[in-house]
Amino acid sequence: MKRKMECFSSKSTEERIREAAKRVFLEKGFDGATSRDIAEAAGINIALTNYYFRSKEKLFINIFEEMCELFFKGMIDIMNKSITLREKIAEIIAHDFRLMKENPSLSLFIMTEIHRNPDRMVNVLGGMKQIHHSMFEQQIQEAVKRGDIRPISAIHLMPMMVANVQFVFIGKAMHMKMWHMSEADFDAFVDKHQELVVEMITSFLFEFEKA
Amino acid sequence: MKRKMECFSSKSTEERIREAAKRVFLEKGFDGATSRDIAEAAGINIALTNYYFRSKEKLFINIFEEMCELFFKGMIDIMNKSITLREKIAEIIAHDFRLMKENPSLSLFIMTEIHRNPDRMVNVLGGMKQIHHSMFEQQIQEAVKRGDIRPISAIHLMPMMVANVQFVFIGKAMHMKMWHMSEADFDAFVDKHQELVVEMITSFLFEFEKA
DNA sequence: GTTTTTTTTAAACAAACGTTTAAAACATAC
DNA sequence: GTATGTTTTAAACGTTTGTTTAAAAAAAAC
Repeated sequence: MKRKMECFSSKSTEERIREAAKRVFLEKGFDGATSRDIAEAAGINIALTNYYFRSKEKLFINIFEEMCELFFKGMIDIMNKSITLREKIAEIIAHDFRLMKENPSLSLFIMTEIHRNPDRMVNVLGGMKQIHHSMFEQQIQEAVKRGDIRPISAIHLMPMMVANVQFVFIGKAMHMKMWHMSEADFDAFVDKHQELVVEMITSFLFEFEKA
Repeated sequence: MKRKMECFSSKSTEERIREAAKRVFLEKGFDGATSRDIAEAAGINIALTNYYFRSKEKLFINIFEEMCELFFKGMIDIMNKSITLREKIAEIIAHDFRLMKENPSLSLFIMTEIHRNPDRMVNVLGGMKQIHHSMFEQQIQEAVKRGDIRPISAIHLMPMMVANVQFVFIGKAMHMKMWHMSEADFDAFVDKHQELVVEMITSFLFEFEKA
């Protein structure tokens, strides 16, 4: 008999490697992380990373795609909900802040790794059909036609929303150094900033001089 | 006689290494760039990088600090100008867009390297005194007191301005893949986006319901 | 309890890394 | 010219890299 059942230690070891790899890759990136870093973080022998995941590259892709799903999935789900545009925008911003608070280095990780190797994203893009985008776009254009919101397209609205959320975390290390913040200071700053961002985006969209 | 004059080939070689290192480091980051990458990009022998710059680390710091100056200097200069807040904000956004158009990977580079090693920024921070920030902050609070702008502090206004500019370039590779953009498409997108960002920030600041 | 399969280990592998060396090539001084 | 100092080179240095191996340990099957 070949494939045995997923017994305790096996399942646990593979997951321990994944969790360690997640931490190390998010912190140091693909180039900065070594197999030995990950093995040490997981508390296992170096050879086990390749025993379970063939290569550093394959282990990275495994983690990278999970991080892409974490990064995109929640937002896409909200975009596909049957709620008003106003609710949708509020939910998207709130969701992104929550996601970034829980995973402060996620955005910088995604941006860096896609920049270094854009083709890695192709597989991920296949999984999340862009049809969803055009449905969101359709809802926006209907609202524009009704005069509910300022004329704008999804391709501009989306980066506007996420930029104001994610940039704060992408530049977290810089901000903290510049303004001499502690972690607690930064958390308080983020909470206050969230209020301002929500106000800015919604007032920009919904309170405008109609032509 | 020890130190000779900065003759032709010497000056040119050192500068060729710097220019090559700039390109390679900006594209691949410190961890992803190798000494041989840089030597090849400069068209020189590997040993020359260490002959002129002692080590990869020292060469990187040399480039990193130049990039930090490019990143911060122009913005700080505008913040210290004796112009109205409205002019200042317009100039800051315009300057940042111009800077990013000319150096599309600058922001991601700065963010990544500060994240990986925040202490590298300490030397840079010394050079650009934070006193400037508090002068900008003072101008803002005076405008707030006069009721010219919405109540806000520099610590929130600054990331709001740069986030909407820089995030577009930080996520350039992602955006282009997501929306199937060519370089020309991206340039057109940026120009349109700039108009919207200026409108959003200024209307948020200057057109508000007074309490 | 013995055999067979799966998991883990220590040790080694070749390749790539940053760096150094020692000599060649070049330029300047005398 | 020769001598002296500077720049460039090819080759090698010792480490660290990702990966593999072969044997030990553990678990499962019989």
